[in-house]
Amino acid sequence: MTAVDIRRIHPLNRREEQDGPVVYWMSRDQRAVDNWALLHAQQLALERRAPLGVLFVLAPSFLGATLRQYGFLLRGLAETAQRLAKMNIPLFLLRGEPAGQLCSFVAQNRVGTVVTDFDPLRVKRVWREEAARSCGVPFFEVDSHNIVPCRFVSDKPEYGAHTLRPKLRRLLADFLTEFPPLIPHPHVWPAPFQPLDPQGILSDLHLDRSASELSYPLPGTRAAGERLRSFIAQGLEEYGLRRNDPCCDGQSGLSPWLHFGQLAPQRVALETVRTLSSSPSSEAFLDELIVRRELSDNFCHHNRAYDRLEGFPAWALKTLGEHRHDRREYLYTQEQFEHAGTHDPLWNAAQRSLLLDGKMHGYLRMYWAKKILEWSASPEEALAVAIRLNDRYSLDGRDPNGYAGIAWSMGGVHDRAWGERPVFGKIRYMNDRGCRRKFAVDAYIRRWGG
DNA sequence: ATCGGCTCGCGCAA
DNA sequence: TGCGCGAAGCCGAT
Repeated sequence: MTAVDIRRIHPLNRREEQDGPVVYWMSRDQRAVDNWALLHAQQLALERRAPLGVLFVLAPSFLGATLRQYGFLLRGLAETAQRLAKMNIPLFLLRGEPAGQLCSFVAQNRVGTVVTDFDPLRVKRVWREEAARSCGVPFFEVDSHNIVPCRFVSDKPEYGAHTLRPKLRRLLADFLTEFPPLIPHPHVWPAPFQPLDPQGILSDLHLDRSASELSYPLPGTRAAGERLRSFIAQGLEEYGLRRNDPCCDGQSGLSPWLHFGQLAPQRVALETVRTLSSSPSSEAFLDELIVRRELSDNFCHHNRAYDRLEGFPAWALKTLGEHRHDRREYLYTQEQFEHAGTHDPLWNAAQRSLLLDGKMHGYLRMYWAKKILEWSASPEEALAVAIRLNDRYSLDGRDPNGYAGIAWSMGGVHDRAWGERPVFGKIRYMNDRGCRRKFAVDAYIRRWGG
């Protein structure tokens, strides 16, 4: 019997089965619990009576990640290593070019099989394909991030949430199941290994230190679980009412842990359904958690240009092109945006929340991105600025959610055309009057020191 | 306060 | 081929 649904598993090569330890190359899903890729690796190791190890390769630079994000990653990973050690599973942390490091590790330790997790970002795809080609052992990818596996739910770029939603719904009963436990691994890894020292690694890395570490949220699976419990106990019932008000803490706040895979989306969904199975609030939350998040993976997986203008739909490219030379009422450089130096106190407040808190409220993210489009010299420049700022300061930067959200705001991705106006063309417009109708804009500005 | 128009294209019914 | 409708809206008329 295999613990993991076969539809979650994607072979990345066709190598023959071999003896030797099984390695889980951990990348996106940095947790010891509720992790289908790790569970599948353990299953293979048990069948072969082989040791099981986890490998994490820290790339020297990753899409402009800063100390803020490396700190969250490494401190969370140290907790994951402790949890794994209790199960007789070592976690090895290597540094360097990931595919090369993995292949050396496989050769040195006579590894027989590699399992890895799923990530639709281009750089991860390149690493995975390179490793699967050159390591000389069977190589499996297990989608441990999506509740319904991304490759299985749809084989094309979905037009919008409304086309993906019914496909997810049909399959949810199959996939939204309880996780089996990881068990203490009976076959001990032959060589000694060292505990992970996040502070030492952080001091040693050549990092962009301009975005500092934050005192909150705390990294790691334990802190994620505490936030999940408090959100379900205190925030879920009111979620439908409060989620679009940036002045109150109405969103779940789970995205940093979800992004680093320290918390499984499937765990969040299971606990939500268990607590509040059908209400407008839980429906709205599950739609955000499942449909929109998995739509972002679908977008990045099927659209190689997810972070470039060419990734926008044809009607959006056409209309943005027609308004390329429209006069901009305000025009800012990346530095002005970065330092929250625009004329608009609401925009500046949103940017300051990103700088100081490492996050921005979901509703304001749309306004923030659309104004960057409105006040930049070109759509290309606007897209690059928004992605850079999000990737650099947000704890959930470099996530498919971020790329899809910005492409929605600036490029009509998963959206429709609306009334034509300067600069935007037919891209949906937003202004601060709309915000004022919805929440206490001035209170929000005061809170962020406007 | 509420309503319709703006505008594109998918997916389904016919 | 026609029709309903969509990830968060805006605007002007009533």
